[in-house]
Amino acid sequence: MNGFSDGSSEQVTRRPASTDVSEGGSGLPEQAWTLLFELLHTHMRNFPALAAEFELSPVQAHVLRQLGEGALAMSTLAHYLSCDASNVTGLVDRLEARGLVERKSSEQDRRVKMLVLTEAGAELRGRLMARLGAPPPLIAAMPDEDLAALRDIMRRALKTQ
Amino acid sequence: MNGFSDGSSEQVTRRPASTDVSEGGSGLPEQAWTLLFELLHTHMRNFPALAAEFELSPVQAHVLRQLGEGALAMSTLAHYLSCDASNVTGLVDRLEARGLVERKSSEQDRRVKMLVLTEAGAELRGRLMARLGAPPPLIAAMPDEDLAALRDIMRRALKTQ
DNA sequence: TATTGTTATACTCTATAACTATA
DNA sequence: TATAGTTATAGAGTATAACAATA
Repeated sequence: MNGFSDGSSEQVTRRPASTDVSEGGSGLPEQAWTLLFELLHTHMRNFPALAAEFELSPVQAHVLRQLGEGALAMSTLAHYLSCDASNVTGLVDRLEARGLVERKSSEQDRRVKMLVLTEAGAELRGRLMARLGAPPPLIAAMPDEDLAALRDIMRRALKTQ
Repeated sequence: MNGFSDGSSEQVTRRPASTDVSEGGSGLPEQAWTLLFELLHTHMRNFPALAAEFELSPVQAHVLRQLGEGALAMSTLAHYLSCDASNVTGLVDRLEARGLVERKSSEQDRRVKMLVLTEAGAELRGRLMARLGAPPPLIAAMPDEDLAALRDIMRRALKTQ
């Protein structure tokens, strides 16, 4: 019993062992989400290896992703990463030691340290983002009709969020 | 320059700072993927907190997810997690200490140890899977028409994979 | 007083290398 | 010899608590 197959006895295609959130969820949202869930966890599983292509840990990859739009206070980064501020110190220490980011004291509030990418950091981030943006096989193999529909659906969903 | 905005000057709606993989990617797959990417990374960001609801680390949550379908050799689990076998020892030590899983020596090959969920482990896994299967707000808010289309598209994609 | 970032500490996750017990 | 799992070790990610500098 996994507490998730209730309320439906419709037959379900068995997917690889990775998931058994059965597709027979009660409603339409559950059905759609269960299928997306599959794609999503495949991506999560591959993310460390993807980051490693750039000699980054998964968290370091997230940091570089966040650091695209100009300077960011360390506390803001901690909030984005949903982690304690004390972690950001060590995280930034290591990225700074590699010459990818720099700490700059804010002039408005001298407690605050702003993070900016170095040139090397920006270059690496560019390659990382391009890699992240490359559609995985499952997406690349979709017919144009489905891709256009998917794009339009996701546009609407993200807009009304 | 992030190496990703090339080849298109169509106007793009700015989303929250979390991503700047611009939506104007060259082709349909890039456009669709970029939008899915947004949803996906929100989920990844929330995953540790979600696991913590059950007093599990993210990896422990993945282990419980994998351990649904009967016994699993430790080496198989290491493969699923894409990590070294030595990690699985400690990982399983902690889950076993909490009474969630058990090691059982295989009778065919006495080198192999099979992992099985205890009753408590299965119960916890059930609640975890139900939680994971609950559609996030962005999905829950979609109109039925979009949900049905999304479900059908993802069914086709996962089937032809 | 409150906030930003750091340090100290402890635990988990991760990889590598050396070891054991089986095969 | 090769494989499954363990142990030892080291580095990175995480949280909590105590602290310095600044507001």
